[in-house]
Amino acid sequence: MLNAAKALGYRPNALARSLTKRNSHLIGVVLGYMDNTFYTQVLKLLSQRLQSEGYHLMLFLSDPGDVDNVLHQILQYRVAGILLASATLSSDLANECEAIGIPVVLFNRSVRGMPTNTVTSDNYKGGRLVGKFLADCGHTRIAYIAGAPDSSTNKERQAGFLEALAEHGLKCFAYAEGNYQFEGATRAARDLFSGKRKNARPDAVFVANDHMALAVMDVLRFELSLKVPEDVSVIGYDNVTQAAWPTYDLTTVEQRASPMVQASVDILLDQIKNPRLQHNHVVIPGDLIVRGSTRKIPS
Amino acid sequence: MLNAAKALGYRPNALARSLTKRNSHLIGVVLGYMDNTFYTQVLKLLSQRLQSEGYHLMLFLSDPGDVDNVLHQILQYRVAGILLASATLSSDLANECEAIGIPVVLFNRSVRGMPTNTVTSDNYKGGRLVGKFLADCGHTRIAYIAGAPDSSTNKERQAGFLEALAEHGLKCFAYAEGNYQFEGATRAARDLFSGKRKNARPDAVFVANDHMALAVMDVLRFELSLKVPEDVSVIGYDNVTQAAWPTYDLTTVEQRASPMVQASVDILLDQIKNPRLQHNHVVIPGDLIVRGSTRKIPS
DNA sequence: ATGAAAGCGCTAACAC
DNA sequence: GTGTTAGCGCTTTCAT
Repeated sequence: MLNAAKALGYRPNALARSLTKRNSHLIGVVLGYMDNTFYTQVLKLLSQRLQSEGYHLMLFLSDPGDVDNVLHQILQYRVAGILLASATLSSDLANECEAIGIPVVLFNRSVRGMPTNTVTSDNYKGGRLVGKFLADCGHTRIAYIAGAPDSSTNKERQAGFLEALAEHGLKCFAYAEGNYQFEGATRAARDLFSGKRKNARPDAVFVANDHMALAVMDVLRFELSLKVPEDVSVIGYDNVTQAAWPTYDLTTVEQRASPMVQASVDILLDQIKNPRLQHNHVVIPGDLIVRGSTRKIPS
Repeated sequence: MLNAAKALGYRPNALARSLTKRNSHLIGVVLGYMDNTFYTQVLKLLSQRLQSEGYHLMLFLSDPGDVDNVLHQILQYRVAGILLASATLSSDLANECEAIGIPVVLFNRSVRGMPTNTVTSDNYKGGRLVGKFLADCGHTRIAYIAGAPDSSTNKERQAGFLEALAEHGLKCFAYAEGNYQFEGATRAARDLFSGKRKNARPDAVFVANDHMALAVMDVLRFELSLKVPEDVSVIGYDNVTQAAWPTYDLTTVEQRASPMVQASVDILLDQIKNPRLQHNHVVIPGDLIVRGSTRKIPS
């Protein structure tokens, strides 16, 4: 019977089924950017997990300003849930999703008062770890290269970092913005380090993510002939694959994609099955991974 | 009127529309692997282009053996077209798509006798460029680290490479397989270079893609303390972003994602509008990009 | 022009 | 259990 159907070339129509069952088994995923390899890792895990749960992934790469527009398109497909990574939506739209009963999770971004779930790493704590570590290493001129200044990840990492410095009687020695872009970080590194004599330049720099930290190391070493970590310690955030490569050997704070994705999908599937009013806010801790890009200054 | 509808929270149902119009405006994209950043670039371009054409992207990451399974799921959503990147399907399924009238393009892979469109770079020519260049540089012990041995990209690059070598009276000095994996390439590099005295080891190596070439350079420099290019020239394929980073400064053959994606989407949209029997086979040329990882031997 | 009816391919509800 | 019917939300056709 089933074989007969198959022989006749029968293929159930998922669209029609979605229409009657009122569940498309589609998950809308919008990515703010993909240059950072952390997100390609996320995408891979997400795809695998959704696949194994019988859900399918509609992917949208979207500029920050364009998210709401993209969301409207997603909603027309009657997606069962939405995941926004490195992106946020207007509270209007969040409320709309809430009203329709479509669960949404903000991945790696959290916004106060937004009626959504959030899954993030412990950015504040991570920032603290970095500040404490650099101070403990004996650094005194510690700089910060920020990501996108308004992003929650940047704000929290920065806040934790500054606070830890303050507890050691230190202030941030220099500041620049890289906007989470490779080129932005390149410029920021030049600003902070070029043409400065030894005591006028930072002896350590915390870069808000690994993607930028790699760019910073390249500028330091190849443009400015500064040694890492002898002349300047550098430390990143995310623990992307490349951070472990010997060329970089970058000290960093891990952001564990796997449990983060796990939690996100769990929330989504759970709320698809039993609609809730409650929202979850999952925070996944991550350790400091000490590698060779930082040094301890003998006291 | 439209405003009234909007005020009432009306939202057209794309699923229902797809059902009647018999066009879901969905494109199924299956990626064989994403470790290679070339494919994240492809994905980005693909997403942008499809978005601007009013199409939407269903993404599947699939192991080579699982493609057919995944394809069946895709077909149930009545996708308007399918793009397989770094993956192939069984000819049974290709015929089935053909019969249903769903256009499919094989991206960066070509299989003889498959009733599909293909879009690739000129891998054979690229291989030739590499072989000729290395020979012209005066290298005599030239090795090859292969990608997945059965993939069309690998076979063509290798064929062109060997042929160019032959024309210069050279044979391939050593061979290993990296399977397009980072770890595979790491092992391959160890096999070919470790514990060998100068004249027993290659003085140049062509690695079948950049992703692996980066791994090879790391092993050479950090594990084996060999200098690139002084001790060995290395050359990759793809011209991914990282190849241009000063740490690597890798000589490579460019594979131009943008025109390749362009052509793929053009084909898909064209064949969605006017179903054809004819299949296209687009080959995008790419130049050799000479950087600092290769040297000319004084004669 | 505006409106009613039929149908896309499926599932759920109700019959028999 | 097997069969029939209604309806998911839309578009297209045909009537008014």
